[in-house]
Amino acid sequence: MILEAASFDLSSTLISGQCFRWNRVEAGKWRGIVRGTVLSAHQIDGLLHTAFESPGGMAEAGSEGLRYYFDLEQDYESTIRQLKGDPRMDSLIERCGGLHILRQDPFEVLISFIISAFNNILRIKRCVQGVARGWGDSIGDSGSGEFGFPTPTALSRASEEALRACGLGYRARYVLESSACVAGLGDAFDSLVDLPTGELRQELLRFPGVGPKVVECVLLFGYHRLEAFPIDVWVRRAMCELFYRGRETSDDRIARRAQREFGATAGIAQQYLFTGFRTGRGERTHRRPREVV
DNA sequence: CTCCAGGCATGAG
DNA sequence: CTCATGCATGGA
Repeated sequence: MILEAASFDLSSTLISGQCFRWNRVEAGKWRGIVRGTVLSAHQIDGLLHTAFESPGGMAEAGSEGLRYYFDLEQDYESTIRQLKGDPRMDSLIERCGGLHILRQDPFEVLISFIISAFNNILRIKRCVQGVARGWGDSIGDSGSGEFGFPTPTALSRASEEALRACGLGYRARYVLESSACVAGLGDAFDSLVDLPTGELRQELLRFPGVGPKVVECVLLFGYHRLEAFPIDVWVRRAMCELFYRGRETSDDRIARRAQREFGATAGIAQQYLFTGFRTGRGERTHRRPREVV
């Protein structure tokens, strides 16, 4: 299936640390697990080429489902126009301009970002894959070797020991308890999408392992609340360098500054900051982590 | 060896 | 309320 996606950039989207189940198979070609199916994708100029390697789930949503998942309908251009007034953002826009915020499953995002705490992206991906392999449904007939992300109920039946064996460490307990909470909520969990962002944030903060940083990630990547602004070490560095002359600044101030500078789509700007500094300018102080598998 | 990673929960003051 | 500390794991 071929989609028009002129101002979209597949690779910068998939390496931007918002999803953990996509891997590069060769230059510019990607393979990911999305909503219980295997999806391969590559981009040639403005055309996004996709193919489902398994039936069911997302494959039946057709091109509309894909346009939704890759968020091709959102008007990123207007956000970029707004940011371009600020010379500090120009080089970032040039590098990350086609980066979109994917429409991912809220429960998968919740668990993935609980795992992300005090962790690095390479290990997060391994952990999430282990969780899928252990408690998710096998995709396809038998031997595809790929697994969808588990349901809340399935994951809540894991043992803490088995989760630790996936490399989760002390986060195993949080994953287990949060899964049980979601499973216990049942349909009420699905109804959370109807809440305004402030109330949704309060609800999500009740889950074990979810604090001020993780909750913003879940809002942004799981519920597509584009005003959410996760502040991690990279975004903190970026904001301090660009807006505070390199001086250390509290997350509280940074958050308010971000809302003032970037407004209702601060989360998009945040991804530019994160990706730009993590995969480029951070090399001054850190070697760039080798991209996975 | 040390330092770091998309932080959080907990306890002390 | 704010602040300090422990926490599992593996790559660089």
